Amino acid sequence: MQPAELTNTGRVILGMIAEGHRTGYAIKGEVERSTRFYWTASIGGIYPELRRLQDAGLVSRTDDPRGGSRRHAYELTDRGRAALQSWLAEPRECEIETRYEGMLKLRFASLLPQHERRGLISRMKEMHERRLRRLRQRLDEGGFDDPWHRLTTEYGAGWNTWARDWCESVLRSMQDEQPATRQPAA
Amino acid sequence: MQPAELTNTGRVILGMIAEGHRTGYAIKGEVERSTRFYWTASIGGIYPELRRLQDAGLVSRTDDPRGGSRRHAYELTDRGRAALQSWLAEPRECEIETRYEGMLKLRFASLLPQHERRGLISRMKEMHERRLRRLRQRLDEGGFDDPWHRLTTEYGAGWNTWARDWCESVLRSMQDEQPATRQPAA
DNA sequence: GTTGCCATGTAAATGGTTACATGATTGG
DNA sequence: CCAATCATGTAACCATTTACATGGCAAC
Repeated sequence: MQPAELTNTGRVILGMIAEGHRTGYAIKGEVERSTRFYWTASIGGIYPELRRLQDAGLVSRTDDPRGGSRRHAYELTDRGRAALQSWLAEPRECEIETRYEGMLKLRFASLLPQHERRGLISRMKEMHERRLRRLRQRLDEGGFDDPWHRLTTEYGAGWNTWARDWCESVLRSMQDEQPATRQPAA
Repeated sequence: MQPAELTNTGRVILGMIAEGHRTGYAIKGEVERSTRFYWTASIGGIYPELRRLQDAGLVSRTDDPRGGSRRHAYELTDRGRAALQSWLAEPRECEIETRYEGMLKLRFASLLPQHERRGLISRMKEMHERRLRRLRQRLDEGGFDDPWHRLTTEYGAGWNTWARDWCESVLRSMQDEQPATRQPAA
């Protein structure tokens, strides 16, 4: 039996189960709350994926009804734990995928009038600020079970701080060079 | 006729054509060389997408053979220019999607032994360094037709510098706490 | 004469997103 | 009693990725 290829969604799910999140709903919530800053993946497909993992023998499912409503609790099997571990320990070169639409627009920003350029960069700055607020809040609240979880949250806060400041400095330098004199087209 | 919905690939292609890249091959090369730091998308589907854009009347194609081999040169039509502009000017809230596998692994790093944790973070650091080298090289070479294109490259360099330093500081703090005494398993 | 680059394309697979659908429990 | 939250699932869509396939040209 080969080491069982995991999909990205599968990896996140295994990790979350290892961390103690036991239901599909709980995993989904935790992913949306906490990994979205370095790992964007809406796992709408969480339930089908849980079933696939079960079929592959990587997780086991127990019925755990809450009152009259069904609920399933998941646990890692030995194979699941092994698969998670071997993914984590893979010494493959690291990569990052980023889709930063604002930055892509900025690249083509010479097609925009100055004030719309400023608007674009302001919106980028605001996004970083929004994210920063949320991350700082999480860090202030504390309650991190795991120091590495906390560390990745700190990374998110640090990165968004840097990026917000970058946007700000770009805005400042634009102001210096071209005062926003709004003149009608010639 | 509605404003013609664009796919992500479509937007990048329109932008690249506006910048003066005229063949599918040239666009593909430029995307791979330069946008990958803030916009990861392998446009294997570039030729089908070019055809879709042509069918939608957003680009026009001219035969432009090189010797005996076919080649097509693309230009924006008025509608294409309008579609590009209206995308760029959209005042929608900005978002970022990131898939940073190393960071995801780091979150679950409590399942790893200390030396593998260090290996993971080192690989993350190396990746940022690799990217930084390439971006610095591009900046040194100069030859930026467009200041905004240059700016986004500077963003890439700045971000990777920050991230590399972050990895380094994490590595340092790990060394302090737990000296890497390599002892055989008990 | 063969390697590497320029250049264009097709086909299949698939992972992920979105929308839809259902229903119980809890608290105000 | 209504809204929010907990909870699970299906179906369709589609954009992107990967692999495959072809061929001219230039340089070494």
